[in-house]
Amino acid sequence: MDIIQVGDLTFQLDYSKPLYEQIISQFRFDIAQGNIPLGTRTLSVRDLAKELKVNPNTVMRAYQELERDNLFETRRGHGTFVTSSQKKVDELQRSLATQAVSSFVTSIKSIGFTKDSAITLIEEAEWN
Amino acid sequence: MDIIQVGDLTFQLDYSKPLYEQIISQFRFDIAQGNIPLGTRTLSVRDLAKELKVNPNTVMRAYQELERDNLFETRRGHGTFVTSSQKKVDELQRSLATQAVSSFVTSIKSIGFTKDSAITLIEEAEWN
DNA sequence: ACAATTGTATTATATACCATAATACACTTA
DNA sequence: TAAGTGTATTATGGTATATAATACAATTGT
Repeated sequence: MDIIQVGDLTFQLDYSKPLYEQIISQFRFDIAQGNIPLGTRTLSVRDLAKELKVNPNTVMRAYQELERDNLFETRRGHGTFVTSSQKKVDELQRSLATQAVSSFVTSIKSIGFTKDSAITLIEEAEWN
Repeated sequence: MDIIQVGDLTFQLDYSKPLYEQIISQFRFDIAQGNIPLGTRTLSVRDLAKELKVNPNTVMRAYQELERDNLFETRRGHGTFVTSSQKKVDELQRSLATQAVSSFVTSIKSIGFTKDSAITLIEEAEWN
């Protein structure tokens, strides 16, 4: 479990999931939390790759998916920027939440739990 | 999306996840629901593979993981049986639920949601 | 105009996982 | 002994992930 400080951001990379997915998640989280001001320019593909000790292609893949999600805006020769639109951030947050909920519902149902018992489980869960 | 009836059980296989995982899930679900009486003998590795149009190795992998989970008991030359212990079924159900909850909590937190808002989302979710 | 810095694309290589296929072995029962 | 169990092994192929090296395209600053 590697922990890497990059400016204001903290990246935690391991091999439990693809690296590019972890990079995506951590940007999403930091944007959703306001840890990265909207409109900020990100590190370049090459620079972030260097910091994270990861291949530039891996960072590029993450940036491209974040752009497809409308969280990033990129311009050749110019750089990559976090969107300036709070609305897009909200939209993405909602859609990711919906997805998380629906995958939870699927899996908890698939082991034979009812809605009420599932809610109880969440209420009892630790939330640090 | 292939739907295959095998005796009392219905298998739905697709390519969204590994086949062996889907076989495992569906056995877990049917055992948890009581769709398979405890102590029942399952189809042999070869026979289930034939029914599902899947390689015997794939079924064997599923059976082996289910045995590690204490849901299946196998005896060479004899066959594979669903555990007779309701306690083991309950234990596994609890542990799978814990895992589902914790992975939901992780992902919903990672997009910046609080516990209360997460519970609201679950309450509003469809549960068919 | 030019150099430096951006994002982007391509090709090759290595590894891991998933699935199939064919075959053989080990054990139990009828 | 034959038939039906689970189990193990080896080979092959496809896909996803990650790295590496290289080149191209667009923008900016000097």
